[in-house]
Amino acid sequence: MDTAWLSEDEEHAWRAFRRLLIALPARLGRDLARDSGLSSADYEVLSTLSEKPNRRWALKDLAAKMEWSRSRLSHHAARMQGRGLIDKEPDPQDARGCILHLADGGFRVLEEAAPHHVVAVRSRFLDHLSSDELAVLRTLSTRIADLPN
Amino acid sequence: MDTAWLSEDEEHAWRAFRRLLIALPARLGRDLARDSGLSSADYEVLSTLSEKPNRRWALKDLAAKMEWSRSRLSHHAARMQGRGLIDKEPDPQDARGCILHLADGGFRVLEEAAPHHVVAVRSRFLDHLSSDELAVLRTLSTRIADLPN
DNA sequence: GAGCTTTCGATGACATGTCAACGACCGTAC
DNA sequence: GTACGGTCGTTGACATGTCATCGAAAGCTC
Repeated sequence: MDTAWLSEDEEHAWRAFRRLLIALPARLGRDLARDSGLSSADYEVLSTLSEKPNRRWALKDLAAKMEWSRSRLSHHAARMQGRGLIDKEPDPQDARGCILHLADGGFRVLEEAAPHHVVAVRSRFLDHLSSDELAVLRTLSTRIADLPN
Repeated sequence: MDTAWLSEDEEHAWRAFRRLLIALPARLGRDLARDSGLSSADYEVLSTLSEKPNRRWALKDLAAKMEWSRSRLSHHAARMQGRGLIDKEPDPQDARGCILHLADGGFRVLEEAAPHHVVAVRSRFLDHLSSDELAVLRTLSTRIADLPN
């Protein structure tokens, strides 16, 4: 029913890819939780924050960068603040705004987590792709992700 | 930080693919909700149920097929039953068990939803891939999804 | 067939995500 | 400078997913 109007090839490819779409994030998330006590969402927030030299982002900019809603980031940031991973500061440029800052605790957790995560990305994904496959996957992913929403 | 120990190529490919991993399910889910009032999870349950000639699966088997926990399916099935999409029947083979049955209402909703969903999968994904890319994606997805959990 | 272990689905507590609404503040136009 | 529409982050209600636990029933061993 699902794939009634797809060719054999399309149907098989779509089914296989859909399995990957479910399985890979689930496995990486489990690894992350086991190794570092972080969720994938936590990790993404911490690592994106760490990209800026001063480890600070305005909430709205961080939300845009990660393609999260401001509401989601607001909720999540409140929880991460409670765990001492990040701080919130008022935005001197805009009194409505809010600056998120990677706290020292969060930085240490991220430093601890990153190498394990890289190992996981390798062992569950990169190590099993040829460089040709990697190149194809990159161009194809970029093309499709860049389509209008 | 995230990708400190990946090569340039690996890092770019991984970033691009991760974007796809987030964006594609989100877009298809939005399309599905808009066109049919179903979540992706709803659609997966309905379409998997419809695969059996009698439209029935034991809860545990359906959960295994979809790689969901029994708990998750139990919760979700209760909600879908409330909406008239599926029925629950006692399992004659196993008094602990539970048979999920695609109700007429659910079947109609699925029949309505499926063509729209196929169009969405094409326009947001398949139409933008060459047959070579599709073949590469299929073998690569299968290989990685088949890795041990 | 009695006792022990496992499996099944349900349940409640909790974590997480979405959505609509809100007050506060910004920027612009007048 | 004030009125107005848009943007900011927060909030609460709700939907969904996870986890540990439970009672019931099945399967296994003897």
